[in-house]
Amino acid sequence: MVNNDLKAKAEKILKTAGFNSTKAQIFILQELLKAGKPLSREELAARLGEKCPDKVTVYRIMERFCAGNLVHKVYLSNRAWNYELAHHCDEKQCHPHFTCNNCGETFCLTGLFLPMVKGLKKGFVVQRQQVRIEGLCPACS
Amino acid sequence: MVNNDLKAKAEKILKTAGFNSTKAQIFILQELLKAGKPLSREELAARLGEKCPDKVTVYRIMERFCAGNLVHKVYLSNRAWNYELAHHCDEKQCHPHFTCNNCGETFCLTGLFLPMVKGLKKGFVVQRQQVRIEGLCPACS
DNA sequence: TTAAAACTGCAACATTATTGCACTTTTTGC
DNA sequence: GCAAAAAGTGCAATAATGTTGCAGTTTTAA
Repeated sequence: MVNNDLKAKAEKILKTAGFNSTKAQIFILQELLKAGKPLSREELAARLGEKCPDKVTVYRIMERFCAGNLVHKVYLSNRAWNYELAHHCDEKQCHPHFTCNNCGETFCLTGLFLPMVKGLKKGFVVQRQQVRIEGLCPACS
Repeated sequence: MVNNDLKAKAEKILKTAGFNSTKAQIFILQELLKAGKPLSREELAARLGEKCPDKVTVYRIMERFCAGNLVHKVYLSNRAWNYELAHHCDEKQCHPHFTCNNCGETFCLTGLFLPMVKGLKKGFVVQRQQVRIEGLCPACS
């Protein structure tokens, strides 16, 4: 059964990353796996429905997941943080995100490559680079 | 006198871009010119002191300036929109912004070049690309 | 199996931004 | 210049998102 696979996968990821297998953490991780793109707290709640933990818990779990480098936090355009699994990112850079200016939908440009910025003045240490693209998606263009 | 130059410059910019020369708009534009980097509403207020218009007015002015492409809005990391003059930006891309993870200071990497992303799937129309970099600034590294 | 550690939910609160509306300033057409 | 129209502004109230403190629950580990 697909759902059990997903749950097993989530539990395994949690264990590997050193997190406890609590119900809330499993639900959230499963949903992030399903989504495959950044979700805001609110989108997550809509998807999880009844099963969604309290918003405080969601924020705290995301905070832990971010600290453990399991999840990345991106700001897109809806005045909210969006959270996504970090498994498709390399150490210093995620894939670019494309947000449609018309419908608001966000797409992960996982295949696309953008070089790290070069030529910073002495003393600047780059820890993370984020690329955000706005425009029109296929459905709206 | 330098201040008068600045004021004249601000008024000229406003006129060219088709905005009225109201006190509030002139103050804000002058301050953005002086700053030369993105400012949040709060930073702006701190710099303008007494002269700062009501926050609602600030937000509305910024909205108009953005619509008129005089100003760009960027989200950095302090949970607030930051506003900066668009005069150093080309049509589809601003310079990258560097935010220090230690002291929170933001630097405009105006000299640095990053190519536009290439290879998007058919139907995607790019309107704007934004690069955000996190790391440690010279003072903190 | 049970004590310690980790996690969760609720209520209250903080921060940033927006809306409605009355009033003021600026512009425009004479 | 001057009056009417247009544009801009401030205040109060409200919305949206995220955070803190704390008591109670679940999970882990010995």
